[in-house]
Amino acid sequence: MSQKIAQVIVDVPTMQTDKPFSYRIPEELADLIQIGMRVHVPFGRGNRLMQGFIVGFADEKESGGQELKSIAEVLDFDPVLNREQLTLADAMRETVFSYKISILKAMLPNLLNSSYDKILTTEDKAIAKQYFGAEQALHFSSLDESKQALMMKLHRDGKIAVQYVAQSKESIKTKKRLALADENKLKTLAIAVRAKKRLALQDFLQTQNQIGERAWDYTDLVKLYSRDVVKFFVSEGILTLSEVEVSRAQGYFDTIAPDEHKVLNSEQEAAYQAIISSQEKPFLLEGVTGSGKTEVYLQVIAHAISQGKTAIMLVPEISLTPLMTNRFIARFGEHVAIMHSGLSDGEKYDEWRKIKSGKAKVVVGARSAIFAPLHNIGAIIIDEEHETSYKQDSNPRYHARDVAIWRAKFHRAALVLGSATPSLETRARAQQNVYQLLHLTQRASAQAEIPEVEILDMRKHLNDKSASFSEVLLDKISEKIAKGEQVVLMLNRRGYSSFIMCRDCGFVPECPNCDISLTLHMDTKTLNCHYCGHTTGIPHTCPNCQSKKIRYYGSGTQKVEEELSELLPEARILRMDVDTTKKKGAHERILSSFGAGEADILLGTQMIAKGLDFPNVTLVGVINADTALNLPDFRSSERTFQLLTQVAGRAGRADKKGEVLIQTFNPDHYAIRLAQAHDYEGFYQLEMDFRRKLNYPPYFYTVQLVISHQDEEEVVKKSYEIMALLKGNLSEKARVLGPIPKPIARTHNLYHYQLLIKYRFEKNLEQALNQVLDLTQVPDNKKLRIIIDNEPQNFM
DNA sequence: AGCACGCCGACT
DNA sequence: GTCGGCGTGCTC
Repeated sequence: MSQKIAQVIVDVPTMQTDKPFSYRIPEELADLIQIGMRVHVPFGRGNRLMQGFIVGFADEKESGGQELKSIAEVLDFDPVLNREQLTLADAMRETVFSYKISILKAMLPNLLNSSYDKILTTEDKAIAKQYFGAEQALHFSSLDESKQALMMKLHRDGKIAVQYVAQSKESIKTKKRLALADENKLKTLAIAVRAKKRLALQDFLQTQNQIGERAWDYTDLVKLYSRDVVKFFVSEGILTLSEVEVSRAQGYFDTIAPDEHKVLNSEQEAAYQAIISSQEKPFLLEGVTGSGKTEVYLQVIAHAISQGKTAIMLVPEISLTPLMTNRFIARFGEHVAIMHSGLSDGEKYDEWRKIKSGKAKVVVGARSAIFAPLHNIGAIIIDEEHETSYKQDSNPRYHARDVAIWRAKFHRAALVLGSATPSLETRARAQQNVYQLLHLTQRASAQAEIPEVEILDMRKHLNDKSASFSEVLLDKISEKIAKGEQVVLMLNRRGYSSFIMCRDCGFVPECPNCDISLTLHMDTKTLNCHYCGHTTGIPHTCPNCQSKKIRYYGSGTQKVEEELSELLPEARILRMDVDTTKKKGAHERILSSFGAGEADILLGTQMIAKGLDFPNVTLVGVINADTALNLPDFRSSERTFQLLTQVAGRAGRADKKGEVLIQTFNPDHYAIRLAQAHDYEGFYQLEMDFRRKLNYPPYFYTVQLVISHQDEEEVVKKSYEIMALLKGNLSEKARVLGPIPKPIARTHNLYHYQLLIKYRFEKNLEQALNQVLDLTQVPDNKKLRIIIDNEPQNFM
């Protein structure tokens, strides 16, 4: 009789291990084990325990071969991955050049991924005394590096035994509860008059029981009456103690008032009707800021729920503010689960469990929420569809939009891509009728006018006093503040940050590991590398010429804030950027403080462009519109247009008319001109022209390869080899560009070169790229690192 | 990833 | 001679 064996994907992300391994299922686990469960299995020569996923079962092969190892432990009572997710992972494997295990792990909350450690024990009394102290065993991970090396040595000498452990990090949070078990005994129990506390508790329990309360928190009662008194009631059998699992994110629904459907205007209604009546193809909902896209989303989701279905709502991480999530909670109450990066691992796990158990019907979250284990999905919505944050920029490099398309098809759900400035790819697909285009052209609130946008040519308005602010902008700011109105200033920090330079010799400190100048951080008084994290102090004298004339340059938000407070000493300034919003809740605190009028100026990066709506803001200034224009990326115009259009939409939402002032050195650039005119269609046409002429997306598909090695000559040589390999495998029509050094040619002590493949139809592409991956397996190329990025969004 | 095997140089 | 350095290959 042949016994079933389990196919396991193990947690070793390499090419050679990227396939299922077969394991014997111990008899006692045979009934428990299911596809999609996590297991611990012995792996490799040392039989160290690894986490793996059961992806299938097979009959034992007769081939004999070597003895199979057995599964050591099953980690779940129920599968953590369902069939849909496993099928999805298979599909993703073909377009996302990443290992299966990485894809599977991306679908789960981090808490469900095991951590690995070694436990050290010894028989040697002397060693025990010297290193172990009172401990029976040591955790390898808790030792410092030198101790770890020493222990390895002792292990080799046979003085120390090593045991491998893999541990599921999942720690279920529990709470002790006391329940009333014997009502009669509570009444009849005689307690000595001297035992005041016991009497008090008896009295408390009786009155509580009368109002229908039969269970209490253990800690609460202990706090009120002491542990001994509580224990007495337990030992008498009046109360029973138990542990219940609790969800960490409790009670955040209570404070939000429920909200009703709003009446849709005719355009919104038409869009809504179209979306709920057909699931044939995805929808592109194109609507200017303030046109009420969100209300359409809410009603589409409500419709799905009324059909007994569920929904996913994706928003960019940056706009996942309480303001936004509260709208969903107000509408759908406790049926909402929220997934964002601000949650701790434990909280993310709680939300995940809430979804998995079916308690949550609407999932609102950033990119990874697209993997939410919902059943019977009726609607998937991606807001701000053009945002690049939907593409993950580390492995697995998936695009949430692609996953959404797959899942929508699987569930026959409606898919809505919404944006005021759709990505060219999406807009072009709508043109081709692959997506159905729905337009919202009216601003939902009647009195809101589209703001006047003024472009200021910085070449003509150079200000001696300040590099960042023209006199025109400063005057406008002062004028608004004098009237008691508020100002939002945006600094386009992309590709732009502060640095220091020697005035005498022009020396700029660079990172020793990366070809990039170090960024100045005034709060910590250090120079940091944004790539590898290298940190040094700020030199007082130039390391090159010993001059003392070290100057600070650039316009980081900190720098601009300082400059601004010198120029306008009376203005109260709030700064909002990555540094000031790192802490949990800081984002909201800054916004609510600004909303309450505690500051005159809100100065920030891109993040202020998203979804803030303050009636008293009458001026929005863009300090440097064009820093992103000069980046070596074919999407730089598109990004600039999108950003400016978005910021321009921030002013004039309320009754006071808003003004927008854009400072730029490229006043005639079409991206800036057309953003000024709020002309998306014009921009789309013009940009499509460029893309067609230069064979860029959406006319061509792209794949980027990044080849890295410590030795520059080696990278160049290998890059040419890879280019030749690709050219040999692809058709004449495909173009392979490069190799060229990456814009930042060296980071982490590695040189990076890139190749870009542009193609339309290449049936051999996947196979050719897999060949490239196989190259890294050749011994000669062990130190070569190759990243394959399908449809890259970033070229930095 | 991490461990064993195996092939070389510097030492008791 | 052998201890230990790292390059190479394999993991059900």
